[in-house]
Amino acid sequence: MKPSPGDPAKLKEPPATVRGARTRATLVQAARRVFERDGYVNSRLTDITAEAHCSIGTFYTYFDGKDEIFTAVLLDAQADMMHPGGPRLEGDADPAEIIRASNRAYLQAYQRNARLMALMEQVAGIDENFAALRLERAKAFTDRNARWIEKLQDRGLAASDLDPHLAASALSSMVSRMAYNTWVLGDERPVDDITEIVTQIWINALRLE
Amino acid sequence: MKPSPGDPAKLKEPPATVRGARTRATLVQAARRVFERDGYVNSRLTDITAEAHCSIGTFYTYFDGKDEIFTAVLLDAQADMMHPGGPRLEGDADPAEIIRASNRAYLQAYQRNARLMALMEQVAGIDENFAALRLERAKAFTDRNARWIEKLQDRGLAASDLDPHLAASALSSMVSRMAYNTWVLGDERPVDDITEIVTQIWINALRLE
Amino acid sequence: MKPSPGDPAKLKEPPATVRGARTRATLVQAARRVFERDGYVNSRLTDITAEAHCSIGTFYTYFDGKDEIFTAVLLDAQADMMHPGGPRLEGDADPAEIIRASNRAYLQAYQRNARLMALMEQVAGIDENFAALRLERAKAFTDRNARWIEKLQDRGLAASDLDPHLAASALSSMVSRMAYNTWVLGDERPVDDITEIVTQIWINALRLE
Amino acid sequence: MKPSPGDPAKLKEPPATVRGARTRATLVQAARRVFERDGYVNSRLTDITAEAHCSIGTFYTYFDGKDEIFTAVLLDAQADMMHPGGPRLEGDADPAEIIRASNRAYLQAYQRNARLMALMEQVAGIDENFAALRLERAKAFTDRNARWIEKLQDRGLAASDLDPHLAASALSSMVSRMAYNTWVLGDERPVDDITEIVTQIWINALRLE
DNA sequence: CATGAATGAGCCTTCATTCAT
DNA sequence: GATGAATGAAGGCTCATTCAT
Repeated sequence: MKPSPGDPAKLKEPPATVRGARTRATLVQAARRVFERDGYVNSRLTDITAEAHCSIGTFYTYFDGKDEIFTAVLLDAQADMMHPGGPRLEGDADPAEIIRASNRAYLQAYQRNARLMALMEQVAGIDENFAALRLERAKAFTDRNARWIEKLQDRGLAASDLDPHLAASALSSMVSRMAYNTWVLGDERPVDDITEIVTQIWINALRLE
Repeated sequence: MKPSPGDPAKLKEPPATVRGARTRATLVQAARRVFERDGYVNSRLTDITAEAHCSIGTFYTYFDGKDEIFTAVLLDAQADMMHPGGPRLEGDADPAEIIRASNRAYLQAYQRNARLMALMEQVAGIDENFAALRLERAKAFTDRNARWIEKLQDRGLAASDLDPHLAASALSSMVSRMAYNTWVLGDERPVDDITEIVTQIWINALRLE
Repeated sequence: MKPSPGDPAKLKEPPATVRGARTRATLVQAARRVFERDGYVNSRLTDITAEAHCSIGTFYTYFDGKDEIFTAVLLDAQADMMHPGGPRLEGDADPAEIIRASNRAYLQAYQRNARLMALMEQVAGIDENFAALRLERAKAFTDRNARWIEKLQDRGLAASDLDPHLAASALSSMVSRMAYNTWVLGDERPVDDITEIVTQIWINALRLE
Repeated sequence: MKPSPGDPAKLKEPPATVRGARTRATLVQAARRVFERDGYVNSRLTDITAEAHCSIGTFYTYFDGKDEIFTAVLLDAQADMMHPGGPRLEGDADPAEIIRASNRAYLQAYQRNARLMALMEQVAGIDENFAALRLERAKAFTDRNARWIEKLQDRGLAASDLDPHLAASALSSMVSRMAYNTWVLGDERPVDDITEIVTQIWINALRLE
């Protein structure tokens, strides 16, 4: 059985030498550039090796194929993609402000990594293993938001008739889809406008004071 | 220059004979089945002709390639995909009920055509011409909703501090993305739950009443 | 699971047109020439298509790979390889003469098809499916000889203390191995000398008379 | 011109240090295991170095390629392969018993080294230099038997109408081919049965008293 | 109109071999 | 002596596209 992409366990063992590690890193960076430029489907291994100024043989020293290196790109990009992660209740900050701040942080991160996000969506649409990976990550993100909403409800600050999980899921979907429309599909709109409208809807939806 | 897919104008002229029309229709139906089954990227022309029980030569009598027939599939499917189109203000019906009804209609239509919708997303992620087409359609849909929101605001039934266009865009994004998560990515949830939460958020967001 | 070579059932369906059948036949003949010239291991598909004056694409129209066409070569060559099949008791012919005649027939057939026989041995040494095929055919041949020996024993014409099956197996092995040494490994010796010695040993071994 | 494999003269000069000799020996043993496990054709140099727990660079310190190390394996294995070498007339022992004993010794040795024998046959079928080597060794073996038969004929103990060389060749072929069928091709039969039948045929063929 | 054989560019993948460290 | 990263020629296979029948 083919191992599922996205699983770090299946990567080839890391290079033994410093030089090897450098070459591998060069390949991953080159692959990210190529994937972002040409898309996953339209890129060839030779494009990646040309970008990395190495031979195709070298590629196979470190990766077993295109999905292997794509997984590596994803892993490598994780720290970068790590946006604030949604509203966090810090001290007694105004919930509305928390929402605004985290939406802004998310949208800015999305904008910075727009090509990568487009890539993830594309691959999720093609390879079901990556689709599962994508869904799993979205869930983790939504869960955090759901727990935060629940706390607000407990403290009487948010409408209690909303299912926290469904609400978090719907509102998170809204934000990510707006980001996708704007920076992937190219429906150009100022980041501030997007931030304001989604924040407003979050606030209204939860009926914050 | 390669003609843009999705543009009906560039399709080959329609078959002159009845038999030709039938063969062409058979091909389009076969293509839809194959695309929905295997995805756009993973399907080959020979899969389509095999499904249509005709030769590859016949395919080229009617279409110039894979994106040509995909355009034809999309055109052919439009009537089918045509959901009610969002809230419509009919007479003096309760706005909340209109929202609920049109969300339900949309979600049910999405569920019925889930494989096709997945396909459209996939192709939009691969071919920028289809991405443009996809965006354009979403816009038409959003515009209708925006006008409807505007009318509610004019009549004092909805919060007036929301930009009707941005609000319509955000709320429509939310609904379509929830549908995508549920029936394409496989995050199984009852259609009624989805309908309720998105309806609730629409209502709250607009501060109906 | 990979289908076993030598199994006619797994071949691609025969070409629908006369032209196709001709091309396929050309390929099989070309493949036989190439295999006999370069051996199975050292021949490449492009050698075969060059010899057949067609493209590599055409090859894949009719065969799935090298072992596929090798199976076809074997099938095609069967009639040719079909030697008399060992001693046949016809009427009241002298058993010694029957042995001599069938050994001569076998050795001459081997000599004519020496390159093909070498090929079969080579492939049997590499691919265990072909090894099984080879063993099976040898068995069929040996079985016939065993039955014939048994009849001689029943009629009191051959030594009765020999196990007919083992004797047939050993004596057949001797003949085929001598042929192999002579025409495959190149231990040049006149066919008549080989015929005489193996016939003599058959006769002595069975203690005819 | 490529030097002929099998020729000990062309091997790289032996390692100068003790450590070098050990490394080389480890490689040869590893190569034998790998060749016997995967066959000559299907084994790669990296398999051998992995088995020997050394690097590919080290391999090239001692050998020039696959056939080089195969030659070394053969040389290394000679002592091991050395079976009694066929009938030997010792004192006034009963010739029939000598035949039986040496056939048994040969067959047992073959059984013990079956994988190696299979390997030799395989390589002889692929590389003509090894084919020549193989034939040469068989000849040396056959020659000994021929001389022994000649002595029996001189002493009036064996049929004098048989050409001793051809007879030795045919009978030796029979024994080795039976061994091949049994332990290489997998036509399972008890070693005792094989010993008995080939011995019986030797005896009958030579018309020993 | 329908057919399907023929094509070959293009891509993936393997692995023997070299060489700087 | 030992290492293993780097190389790229070589070969396998796919599939969109053409065209003679």
